[in-house]
Amino acid sequence: MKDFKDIIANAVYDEALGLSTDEIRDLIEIPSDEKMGDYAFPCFRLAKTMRKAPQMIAADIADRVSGGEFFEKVENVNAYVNFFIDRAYFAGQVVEEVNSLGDKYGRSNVGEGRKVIVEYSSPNIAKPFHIGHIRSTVIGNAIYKLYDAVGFDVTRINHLGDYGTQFGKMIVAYRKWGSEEELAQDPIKTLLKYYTRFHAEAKEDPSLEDEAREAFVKLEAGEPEEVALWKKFRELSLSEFNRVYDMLDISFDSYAGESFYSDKMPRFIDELKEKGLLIKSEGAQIVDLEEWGMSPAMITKSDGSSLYVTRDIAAAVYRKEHYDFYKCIYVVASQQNLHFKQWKKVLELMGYEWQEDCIHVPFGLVSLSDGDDIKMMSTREGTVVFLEDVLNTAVDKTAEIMKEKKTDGVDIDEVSKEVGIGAVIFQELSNNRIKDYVFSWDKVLNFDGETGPYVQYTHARASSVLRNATEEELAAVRAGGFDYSHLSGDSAYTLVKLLYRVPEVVIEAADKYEPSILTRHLIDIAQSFNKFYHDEHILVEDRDERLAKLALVLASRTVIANCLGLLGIKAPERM
RNA sequence: GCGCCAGUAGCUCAGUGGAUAGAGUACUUCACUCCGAAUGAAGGGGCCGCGAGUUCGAUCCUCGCCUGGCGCACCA
Repeated sequence: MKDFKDIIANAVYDEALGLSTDEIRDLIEIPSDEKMGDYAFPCFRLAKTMRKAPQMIAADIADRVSGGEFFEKVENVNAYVNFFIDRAYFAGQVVEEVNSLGDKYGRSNVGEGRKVIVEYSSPNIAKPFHIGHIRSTVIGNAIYKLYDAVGFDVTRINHLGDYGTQFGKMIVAYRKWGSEEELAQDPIKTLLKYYTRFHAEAKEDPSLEDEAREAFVKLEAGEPEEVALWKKFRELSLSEFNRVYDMLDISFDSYAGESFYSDKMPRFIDELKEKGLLIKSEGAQIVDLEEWGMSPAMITKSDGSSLYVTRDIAAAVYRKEHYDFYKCIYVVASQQNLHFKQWKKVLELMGYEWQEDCIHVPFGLVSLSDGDDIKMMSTREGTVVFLEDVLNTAVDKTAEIMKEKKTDGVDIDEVSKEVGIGAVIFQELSNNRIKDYVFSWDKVLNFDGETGPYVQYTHARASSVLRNATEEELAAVRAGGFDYSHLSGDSAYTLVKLLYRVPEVVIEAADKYEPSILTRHLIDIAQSFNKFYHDEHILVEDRDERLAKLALVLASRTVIANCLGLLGIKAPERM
């Protein structure tokens, strides 16, 4: 398909302007108002070098390029040259491209098969999978799909939080108050109960904390009793997590979590010593980062056991050696910004230049509203909303709505899952990931307006229109070659332009690690489709017009399904 | 105290160094004999946190301040 910015840049180019075609291309904008054309070239920058009023430069350019074969009109307004592309030609190009590529439309190969790792979800074993975990899980999954779509070879890692002092606590708590039967019944909630009780009692009796640290030291030393308990907790938790991952249709290539690196750390502690980076301080070993305005990175505790940064260093080097990644993306909450800064600095000091390819992709906090108060969810205090409950409630609500709508011939069980869970995922991906938000049942269960169900509804509606076409017509639609001037009405044309931009939007979303860019574009497409649907009758008598319009409907449905897929959301044909 | 992030319509949020700052929601109306009303259309609603600076031009960049969130040594 033709790149219209290139066409315009080539047309505008003139030696006297003193700009290369690439520089011109970068200046080209899409006007805020469609009445001002499809593309615009602002001439403010040229005023200085050409010593001429920008309005006059724009007028000259407009005179020179008007009449080009791809333009309906080239117009000068103030300091802008506005380009109106030949609508029928443009629509034909776009619609036929989408319909011939099908589910490949939107994909590209800017990645050229290079290796990328995405680390996401990474819940803590033996703790509940709550609504706060959805962000890393869903954003990470979308980033994986985006990178895959633009041609990278992506490995998904669930860096399980399956190690650390918390397991010392859990072991101590289980020994004191635990029961096998209770644990088997509802593992996570039971473990949470023990964990919460541990913290309550530790407030009264601080010696429990020492006991927990001791238990972790034993675990790290490989004491069979501690290891056996830890393994039990890990297995029980994983099978629970997998239930949620199944609901979300998310999977991983590796579950190598923190424990995986437990025997890989001594090497780096030695290396830090050799490089003279390690300092003893109050019994612990640290890397001093004061010079860079950061608190020290703690490598070992005074009891000799390891810490977060230590394990992350081991993990990073292991991954570099094992996968030789081009980029390693960490989808982890913004609360850990400092940790990642410290960790990258330590890697840099160790001489690992590839630390620049390790990218922390942070996201904002989810908190809970407690009357007038807003507070963080706390596993310790037991104030959490379980993700599984949220998903199930969304599915139930969807099923209720579907029953009201009397949708006959639709598998409510199946589709309510696709729509309810899709709604939760969509909402998670619709705002900039850095924004904090307060969890609200009203919001997560609202299906009107800019929501997942709205986009899915649009997809179902387009599917429904296509069901009204005959097999023969659909074959003709796929073959193309109509008079696309039937698609030059304002609402059809707006839709065409949005479909055209999808591949570059996918690249931008991947480039910025920001799925919401695609989500927003998808909302625009859905709105635009619905407007087109209302403005124009599709199944008209005239065969050529009918087929041209069906071709646009098919292209729209394809694009919506592709984009939903990239976000990890299903696209049901009926709902 | 120091560091990082955020501040745009009543609420939830998009947005770009450039043309008249946009959606959704809420509220008031209108449109199903018609391809799916989980839809579309109309209306009002804005010192783009405050103050300086850079620029032909700043909601956007720089600095200062205010407000809120998060983080800052033996948790992860």
